[in-house]
Amino acid sequence: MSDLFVDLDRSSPVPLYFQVARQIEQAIEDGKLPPGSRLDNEIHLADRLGLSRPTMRRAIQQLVDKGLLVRKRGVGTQVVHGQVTRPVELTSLHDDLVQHGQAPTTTVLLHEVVGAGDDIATTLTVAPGDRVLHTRRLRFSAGEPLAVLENWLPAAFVDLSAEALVERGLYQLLRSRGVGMRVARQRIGARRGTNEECTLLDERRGSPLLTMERTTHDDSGRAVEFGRHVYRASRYAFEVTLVDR
Amino acid sequence: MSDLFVDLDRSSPVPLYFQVARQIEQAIEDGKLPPGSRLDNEIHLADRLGLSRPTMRRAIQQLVDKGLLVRKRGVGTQVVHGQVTRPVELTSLHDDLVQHGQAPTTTVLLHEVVGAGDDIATTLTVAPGDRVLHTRRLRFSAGEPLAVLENWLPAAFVDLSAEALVERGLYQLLRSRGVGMRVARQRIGARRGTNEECTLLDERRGSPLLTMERTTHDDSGRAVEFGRHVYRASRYAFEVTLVDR
DNA sequence: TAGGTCTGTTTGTCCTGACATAGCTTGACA
DNA sequence: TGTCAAGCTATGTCAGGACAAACAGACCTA
Repeated sequence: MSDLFVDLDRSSPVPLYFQVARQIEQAIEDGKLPPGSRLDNEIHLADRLGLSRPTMRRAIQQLVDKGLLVRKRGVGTQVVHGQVTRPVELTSLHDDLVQHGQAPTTTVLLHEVVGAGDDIATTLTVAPGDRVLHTRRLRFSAGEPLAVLENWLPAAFVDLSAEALVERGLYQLLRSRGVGMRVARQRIGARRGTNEECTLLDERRGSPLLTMERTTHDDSGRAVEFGRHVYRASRYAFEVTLVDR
Repeated sequence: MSDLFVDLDRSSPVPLYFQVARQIEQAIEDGKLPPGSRLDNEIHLADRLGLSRPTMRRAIQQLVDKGLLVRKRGVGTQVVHGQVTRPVELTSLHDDLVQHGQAPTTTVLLHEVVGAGDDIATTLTVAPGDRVLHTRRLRFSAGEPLAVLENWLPAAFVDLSAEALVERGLYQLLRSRGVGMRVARQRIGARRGTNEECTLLDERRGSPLLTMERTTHDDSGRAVEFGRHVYRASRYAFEVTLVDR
């Protein structure tokens, strides 16, 4: 539609295509672009905003990748029907909770530097026996236990203190060290909790738990973290958006 | 590296960037580009293949999105370390199993046309009371029960026969009708199975099950399917690849 | 030796221009 | 009146060029 106001700041370090995408996304969230409504065609939009067509395309493509828009050649671009759920980004549980207005707290159950076993060495691509940091934490949200987080990190991070982990969450700590996390592979499953896990999580013995194994790689392709987490199924679920291109 | 052979067919309807991406991906799978190895820079690659830089960039970007490559400005493009796991695409369980060499079979437990209740009407964006197809199927793999699949489809598909569902899987059927599925939103959780579910799935009473709710939208943004599935946690898990850009 | 600075490399962003192709509409023709 | 073809519209693909910014390593200085 034409009542789509977009403010562009060409002196900002934020890329133009990103500024545009962000503001269209906002318009969708605010209901200014209701589900099913059609956007102007790329050419007109680009023209109206004083942008080139490739830049405009890139902004739109970003929202298509996010699952907010859908395009069909010869027809146009439309807003997807259905509720507004925000797709999972590459964040940690800590960041997730903070963003949803929660104030997560953490207890460190274990914090030790050990030699890497064969399996951990393989997934972290380090030599067996190399020093790795092994932590186990209990994460609370709204005063209730939510998950047991067990993580292994390669030698470069063995100096991370237990106190820091209580304060800031693993991903925030890594980011503040200049680690640029790019790719994460997750495997999500379920199983009955062990007696210890159920006790920690305040669940009845034998309760079903949601499990997640994750390996995260930085922008050099190196593994920076391997995690084995269990969540209370009664209080947590993963949301994923898949897009076909 | 320079021993990367790429055959281009400019008369093919397959886009050039896709041909390139596919062949680089193949080289990675074949081990010709081992984890951690660096690709030539975009300019040289584009030059060598007789392509423009944008086209070359697009091919590389596609693999970055898939989590196979990682790039860093001023440094270059590298192959991600770690095992080759295929990321989840927008497919159904049936397609997934077939692709892994399994021969899934299906039993239809329920197949009826009913009026949409309020919740189903909302998620499918149809009017309450509209006719929808409601099915419940038991999916086997390698002779063992694997999942109970409950689905609702809007009025346009109420004529899908139970026999067709046994033969071909839901997504294949939809595709053969010209439905272009684009976006799916999934919610993955866990819970204890009901007695009926455990009986169907040949699990002990009260076993933990993996649950998935999914709404799929076509290229017009309309919902074409809502599913509520439960999987045997002992025999199935979801794999997801997240990429940060 | 330790520190910062410069420089080359590589990706990131943005532009203009062109043609191809899929979907829909409209109109001509049988 | 029905059907097929032509044309219009919007997105898809591709080229080539320009400048900006981040990074790593060499170099130079204190």
